[in-house]
Amino acid sequence: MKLENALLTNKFSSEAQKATLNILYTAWWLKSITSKELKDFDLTHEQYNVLRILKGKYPNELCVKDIARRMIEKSSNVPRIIDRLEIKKLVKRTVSESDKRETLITITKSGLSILESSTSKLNKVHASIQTITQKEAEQLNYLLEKLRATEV
Amino acid sequence: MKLENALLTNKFSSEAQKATLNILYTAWWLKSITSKELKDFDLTHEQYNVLRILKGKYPNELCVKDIARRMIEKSSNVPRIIDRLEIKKLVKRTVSESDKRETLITITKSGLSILESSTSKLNKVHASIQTITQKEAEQLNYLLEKLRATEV
DNA sequence: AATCAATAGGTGTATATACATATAAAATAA
DNA sequence: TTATTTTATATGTATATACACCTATTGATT
Repeated sequence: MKLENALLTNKFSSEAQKATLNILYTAWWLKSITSKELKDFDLTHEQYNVLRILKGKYPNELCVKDIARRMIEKSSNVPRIIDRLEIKKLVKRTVSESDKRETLITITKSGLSILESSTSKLNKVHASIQTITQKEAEQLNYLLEKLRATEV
Repeated sequence: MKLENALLTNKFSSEAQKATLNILYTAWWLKSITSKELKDFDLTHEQYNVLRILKGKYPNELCVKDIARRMIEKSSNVPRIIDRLEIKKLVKRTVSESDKRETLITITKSGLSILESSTSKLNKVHASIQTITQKEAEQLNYLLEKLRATEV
């Protein structure tokens, strides 16, 4: 869908400004599709993100700040997200022996299992709505990274 | 910055999946820059979005659902965002005469004024971090809209 | 006209963001 | 060693998202 129709306006001050809004809208669009699927697994987008990060290092543990560094949204409140995951027994907290300030997080068997089935469902959904070629995806990645060149 | 460095991983299952994460991360990056500037005006990203929408139709009023339809994030809780703006006297609520279910929202002089100064500040910041050409912005818009072709 | 369904907006709840602050532990300086 | 600073995490608060539900009003159906 054209951005004009998604936002019911065609008042864009420039192509670059339109691109900004287009990125924000597309991010919302992607998130809403993902969240809808994750609901069946009683997971939020962010809880899923944390589980994926933990699986990436499994069977190693990760401390809270190392998870935070890998989050898509850097201002995520990781301890609180871990709270919810811990209640559902999808992760486990232990205090680090070497540095007692650190909390080490491990994904549980149950966490791995729910991550596997939810990822499989998400992959199917993403494949079914896939419209861009690999070359286009590469170009998109190039443009987004160029856009962020002035990292703050 | 490369996505690999932003997320401290290089485990992407495909260019398309990487593009998805790249869009989400770029959206967060853009929002955080904008929000930081808007803080000086005691505005959130979403409050600013509502003010812009209202200005687009000024001096006409807009009802809540027409604002909601124009929001970037469609699941925004518009009545609540208007609550905060109303407290700050940046917008005004009136009940529609023709349909008493509808609440009509108008931006106030004060709202227009704060919108003008904040927009001017944002434009400056955006110009200072601008790294892509108009042609690249067009291409980005094309790719994002192609990505969303399967609108749900 | 009376009833029922649809619509608009408001409100409630769980979770998240964004950011400030608190607390405990570790690292550094005096 | 003691005091100070830094670091890691947790917690508090305001606002937002996501979604369910409530109420008033309108429109449609009988």
